Amino acid sequence: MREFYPKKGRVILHVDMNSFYASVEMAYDPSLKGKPLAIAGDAKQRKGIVVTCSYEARKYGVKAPMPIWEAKKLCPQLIVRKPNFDRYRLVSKAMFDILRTFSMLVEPVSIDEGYIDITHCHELGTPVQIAKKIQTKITNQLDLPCSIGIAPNKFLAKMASGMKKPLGITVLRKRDIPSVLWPLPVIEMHGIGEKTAEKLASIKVFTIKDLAHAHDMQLQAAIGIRGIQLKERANGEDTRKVDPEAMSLHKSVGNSMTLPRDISNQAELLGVLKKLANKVASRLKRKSYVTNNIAIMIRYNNWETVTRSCTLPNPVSAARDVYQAAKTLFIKHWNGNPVRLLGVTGQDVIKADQAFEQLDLFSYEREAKKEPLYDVIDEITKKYGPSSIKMGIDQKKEES
DNA sequence: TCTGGGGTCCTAGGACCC
DNA sequence: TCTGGGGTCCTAGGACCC
Repeated sequence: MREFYPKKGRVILHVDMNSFYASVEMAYDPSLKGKPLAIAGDAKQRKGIVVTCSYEARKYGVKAPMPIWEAKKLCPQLIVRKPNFDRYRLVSKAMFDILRTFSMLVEPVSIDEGYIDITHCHELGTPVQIAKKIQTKITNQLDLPCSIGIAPNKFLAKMASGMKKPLGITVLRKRDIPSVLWPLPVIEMHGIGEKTAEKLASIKVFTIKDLAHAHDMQLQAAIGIRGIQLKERANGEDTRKVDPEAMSLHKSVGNSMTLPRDISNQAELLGVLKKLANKVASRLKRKSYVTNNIAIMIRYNNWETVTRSCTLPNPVSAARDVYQAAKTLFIKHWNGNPVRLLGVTGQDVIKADQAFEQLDLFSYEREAKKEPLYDVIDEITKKYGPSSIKMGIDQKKEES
């Protein structure tokens, strides 16, 4: 086989950890290796959903997200372990550190997958050699399997990494598209789910080839403007860059919880809301974010789900302020029916220092006090009332 | 003893302004 | 004498992904 080594154009890898949570548990407890294993929450707390499962379990048809009882029906000898998210975060960090020993152009996409741009890594070998080195290093150091896709862009690399699992390395060149990509049903495409596939079927688009050749007008009528972009992807075109910063800047920070049982008591629900608000606030502060908008989510016991949000007069990160907004929304919009799930999210979050660049009239106080920015916001709000900062902006506008 | 929890992006409609 | 249209902000919901 000829090595894939273009003189021009990019070389992007997509690294995808195989059944990540289950594999981490197997690395920690080798007696689990080779057995059907599912990672799932506590069924008594109504969190009994398979989050990930080993390939041995998948042979029986077990997959995420499936209730444990259903998984056990398919595979009676299934071993079920609770998730250790802190452990997964640590291992994930170690995995990305390994990737960064090859190239600093690493973009994490989620806890268990990411892209690396190795266009300029000639000295490390050919792309396939580099992929093998990465796979070996991750296996040796972390005892974890991964699959790697090699392609000229992100979309093709992502599609390629999914083609051989576990422990595969797949090259997907532009010229391979008609034979490898196009025969696949359209739902196999990253970005196309059940609903979109149904809509595409209504205009006789069933395979990725159909999509690649579809008429723009028809496509747009069926699934909107996104259709044009998906068609480009189906033709192997994707100019998105590998951006190491992409994941570090959040747009929202939220926590939600399915309650152990349905609750109709307002005081009890507000207690849960407060805990969620505290979690959101502490995560915001840990990452030096402030939020301009608070949203709540209420899922009733009949599965009806509503979200309600409000934009705040000034950015906040204090638990008190997050809770106050969430509580107001909840009392206004809860219809009194039994609740299954509650959620609180800070939407439109920005870095605290950016919030202050926007409010630079307070920069002197900030300098003088040497305090974390969000504390200064809290304090000003406390002292002068919730709309003081907003008023500050408006005055500033009038002056200029 | 059905149906988790963390996100992102897109759309559509209404309010409001000019 | 009665009504256009663009732009922005905000909210709610849906689709999708891991």
